[in-house]
Amino acid sequence: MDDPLVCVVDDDDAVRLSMSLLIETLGLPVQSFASALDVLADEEALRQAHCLVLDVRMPGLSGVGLQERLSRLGHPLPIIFVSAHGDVPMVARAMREGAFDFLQKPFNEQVLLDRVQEAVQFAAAQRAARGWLAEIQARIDSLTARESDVMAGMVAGRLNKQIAEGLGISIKTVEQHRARVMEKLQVDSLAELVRLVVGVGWSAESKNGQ
Amino acid sequence: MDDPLVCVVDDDDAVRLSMSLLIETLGLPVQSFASALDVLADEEALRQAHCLVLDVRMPGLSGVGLQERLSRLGHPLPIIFVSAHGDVPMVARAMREGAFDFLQKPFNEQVLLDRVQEAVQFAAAQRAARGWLAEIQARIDSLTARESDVMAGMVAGRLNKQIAEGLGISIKTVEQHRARVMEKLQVDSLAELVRLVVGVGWSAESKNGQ
DNA sequence: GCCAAATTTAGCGATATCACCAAATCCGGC
DNA sequence: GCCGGATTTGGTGATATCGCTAAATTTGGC
Repeated sequence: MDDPLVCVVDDDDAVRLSMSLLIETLGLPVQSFASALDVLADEEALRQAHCLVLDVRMPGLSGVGLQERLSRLGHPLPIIFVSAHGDVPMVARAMREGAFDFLQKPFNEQVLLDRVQEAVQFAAAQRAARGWLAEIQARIDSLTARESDVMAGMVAGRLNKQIAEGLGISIKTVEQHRARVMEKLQVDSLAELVRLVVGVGWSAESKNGQ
Repeated sequence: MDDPLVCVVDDDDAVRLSMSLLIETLGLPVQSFASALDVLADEEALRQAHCLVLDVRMPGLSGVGLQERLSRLGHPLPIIFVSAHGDVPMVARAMREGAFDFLQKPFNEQVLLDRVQEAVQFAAAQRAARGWLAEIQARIDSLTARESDVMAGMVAGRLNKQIAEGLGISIKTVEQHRARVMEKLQVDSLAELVRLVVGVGWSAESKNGQ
């Protein structure tokens, strides 16, 4: 369910086919699309996709348009643009927006293969990291409101006494919550907790204030 | 000593002058160079530089060549390329290597100004972050070998007893070092220490092993 | 209204940490 | 050989944390 998939998008049937065949020589599964909208419609493919090989100029939604849509969906996916009509501003814009590369047709086949391989590798690493963050985030989300409050105090380096004072509750209660936080986060030291929590980009803006 | 400086590099005197004058309308100090090598030779300018406006095609060292040199020197500096002869592979390469933008001549003056302003702002933020990291790193470097060992244990979440056991010393010694670590790092809680230390990308590869 | 979960508080004993103190030893440089 | 910093160990008392158990109260949903 997490196999790398390469999606090729080009409105030219011949080009699409030849690129697909070429990339398949890497041993990677390839799915091809005739338009950018077809890609957006295929959620399954988007989930599996580790790399997008995208023609810039296409009828309907352009390659750059698709890039923008995906970006807005918070769907970080390495995109390799391929174009015969690329001009400087277009390339610069695409790259600024995070494109993985921009190749000009006719391109060297080996270059495309190399870039695709790099992109897939990059995406795989990115997915692994994302999965780990999601796991941690899930643990944090499993905390109750009060437990979150206490965790904030712990990460801030406050003593139980100070946390209790800040929340207007007794030290014993804080101890109780503290123990449950450690349990739910599956850590057995404050240091581990802090590393976990700062690792997911936590700061103190979830839903607590004290 | 940390004033933003914009460096303009172009072998064409007229272009160099007009770009310099244009950028100066932003109220930023500008220094212009006729060749890439001149920039590399001016260490003072490189220190002050918050942004490089660089012609790609120049006799001697090219703009891309300069970018590569600076990159190898570990000198992260936002570079805005300006070129009349930009082709797709060149732009893609420059952007992949971290260029801030790539503008084609003749360019819209306002676009250049906007990008320069963004780049300077970016560089300023980057410098601030770098300065902070350097400050923390200096504190960590001021630790003695043994103190570093103990700090590693603290960040790893080990108890003083375990650290002592691992290092083959008494708990009392660990407590002593621990106190000095907190003092030197200027923190007053373990949580703060961990945040500081993981913030500088520390992991356990400095010079300790236990 | 009842049930389940969340929140709250408590006691107790074992451990750990903290903040002082003082001092012996070791090692490299002048 | 002497000096200073680094490393080491010890004492003592106050505080804090940990792990366990137990239970009262509140809250929200069926």
